[in-house]
Amino acid sequence: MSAPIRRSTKQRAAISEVVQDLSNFHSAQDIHAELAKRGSSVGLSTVYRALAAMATDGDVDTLLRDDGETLYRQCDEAAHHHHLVCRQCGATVEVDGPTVETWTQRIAAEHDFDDVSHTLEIFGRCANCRAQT
Amino acid sequence: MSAPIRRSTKQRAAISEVVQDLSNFHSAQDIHAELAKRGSSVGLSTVYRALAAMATDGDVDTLLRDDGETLYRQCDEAAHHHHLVCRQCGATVEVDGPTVETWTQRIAAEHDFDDVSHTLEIFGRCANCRAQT
DNA sequence: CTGATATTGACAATCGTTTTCATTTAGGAC
DNA sequence: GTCCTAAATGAAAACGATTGTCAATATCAG
Repeated sequence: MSAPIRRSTKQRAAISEVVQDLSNFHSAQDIHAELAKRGSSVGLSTVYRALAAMATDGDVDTLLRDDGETLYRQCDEAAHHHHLVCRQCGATVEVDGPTVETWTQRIAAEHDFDDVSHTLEIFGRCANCRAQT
Repeated sequence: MSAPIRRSTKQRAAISEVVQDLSNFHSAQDIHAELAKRGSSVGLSTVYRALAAMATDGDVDTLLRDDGETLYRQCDEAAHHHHLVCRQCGATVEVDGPTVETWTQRIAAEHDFDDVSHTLEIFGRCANCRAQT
């Protein structure tokens, strides 16, 4: 286990604040830019490190986009859940799927797989964006 | 629409062959290396281009790994399906999930989302790998 | 065969992310 | 407060996968 020691620094505080303010998913670079815009110039490496730490601590959600870029977002619920993301505006709805959880476990069990995890993201177009076409 | 014109070249043939021989998911670079090993030296760019083309034509499956690397695999069934992948050895089982399909559509409908797609991958450890611990 | 154009390949460029390493800083011990 | 040690920072370089460039080549229709 080895409890990871985390010191509280101005940079981490600033990053947390930005992540909380930006409601949807944003890339590390976005967050870095936003920090710069607000005056607090935090190193890009620091942003990456802080976000990675927050992700392992379960303080933020991560989402791997199709092109491989990682997006971060303030985590509303600690529990495992998935996302319904609008392709156009990025609006996100958190959904939890007991159905899916049990389904994946059943599939894994059927094929004698162990130590199972899964990733699931739903992409679509939200009502707003549809209206604007 | 505009039917994409595809010429058949030795390189594409060689790539197809390798993809068919390697049964599981492999990166473009793996495939490039395997080609080199077999004597046919195909340019790396060509491998990427060919795989991208095959993917859009639906001839291969793609899988985005956690670290952002894209893996390709010969597509067994044209239909939409998901994968159960062993973290250690890469063994893959194709699973289709009517449950999941309907679930995602219901979720999307509930939130008034349109034009829905989704990604779902299950990761675990297969019986073989578990035995070898 | 011949011409138009899709394709190739070597290499440079891009882009997100990670590492390096010297410097700074948090936070407990005193 | 002062010291100390390890964590944290930041600038720049390194990295790795992927994409672009562009001249040379190969495919296929006519």
